[in-house]
Amino acid sequence: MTDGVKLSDQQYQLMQALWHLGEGSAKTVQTQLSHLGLAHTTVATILTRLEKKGVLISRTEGRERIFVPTVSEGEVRRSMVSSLVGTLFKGDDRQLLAHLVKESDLQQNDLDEIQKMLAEAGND
Amino acid sequence: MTDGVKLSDQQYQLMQALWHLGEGSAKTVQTQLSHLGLAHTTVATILTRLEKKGVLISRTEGRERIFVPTVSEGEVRRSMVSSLVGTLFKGDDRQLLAHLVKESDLQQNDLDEIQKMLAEAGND
DNA sequence: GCACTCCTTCTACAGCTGTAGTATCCGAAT
DNA sequence: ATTCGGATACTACAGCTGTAGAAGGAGTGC
Repeated sequence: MTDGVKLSDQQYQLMQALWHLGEGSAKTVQTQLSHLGLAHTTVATILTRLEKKGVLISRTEGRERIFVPTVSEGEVRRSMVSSLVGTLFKGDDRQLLAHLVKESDLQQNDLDEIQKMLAEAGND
Repeated sequence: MTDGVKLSDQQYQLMQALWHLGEGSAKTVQTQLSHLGLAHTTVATILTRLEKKGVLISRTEGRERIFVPTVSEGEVRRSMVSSLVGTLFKGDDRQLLAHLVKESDLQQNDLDEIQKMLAEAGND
C-alpha cells in the first residue's frame, strides 16, 4: 500500500537505529545514536510519537519499554521516495531517474553498474 | 551550493505556480491553483512565509504585491532530492538509483530510454 | 523494608505549517 | 472629497516536530 508513511530526518534516524537493532528500549536507541547528542527523554518522546503514528509498537518488559518497528525500512523508503516523486515529478519515477542521471556526478563505472542493473530488471 | 532549500508539498505547489508564471501576485497564484481550493489569504500567508524563507522576493506595484522566485525549480529539486538521499541513502545517489530500478514498475521502453540517457551522460 | 537508581511518562515551550478571518489601506470612480 | 472594491497585512489557532526538565514508578541492594 501507499499508506504514506512520512518521517522527518530525526524520526528516520531513530527508526533506523531500531531497524538495525531489531528492537530496543529508549535507552538502547539513545546509546546507539549518541553521536546525535539527544537527551534520552527526547528519544523517548520521539519514540512515543512514532508509536502514535503507527510505525512501531511497544511492549513493557520489567521496567523497560521495548520498541519494535512495524514497518520495514524498505516500505518507508518506498513511500518517502514516491511521496517526493509525487511532489517534484508528478509521480513519474522516470523523471527522478532522469534527474539523477543528469545531476549526479556519476562515474563511468557507476554507469556500467547501473546499466547492468537495468538489464537485469528488464529480464523479470 | 547545497543551501538546503526544503519546501513542503504545499509550498512547492505555490512555487511551481510562480515558476510557471515567472512572477505573480497572490491573487494570480491563487487563481492558478484554484483546484486546491485555498483561500486567497492562505496563499498570501504562504507566499509571505516563503519570502521570509528567502526563496522569493516581492516588489510592490501599485496596490499589488508581485512575487518573484529567487531560486529555480531545478535548484529546489536538486536540494530536496539530495536531502532525501542524505536521509535515506547516506547521501549515495546510486543507492537511490538502485532503489528506483528495483521498485519502479519500469517498462522495457522506459529502460531503453534511460539506458540511452546513461549512454549520453557517459559521453560528457 | 527503605533508600537509590534507572527508566518512563507528563508537561512544556518554541518554531514551522496549514488554514483562514478580520482589519486596514489605497486607488478609482463618481 | 467620499465612498467602494479589491489587495494586503495582522492575528489566530490547531497540529506536528525538536528538545528536554521534572515527576513518578519499580526493581535492587542493603
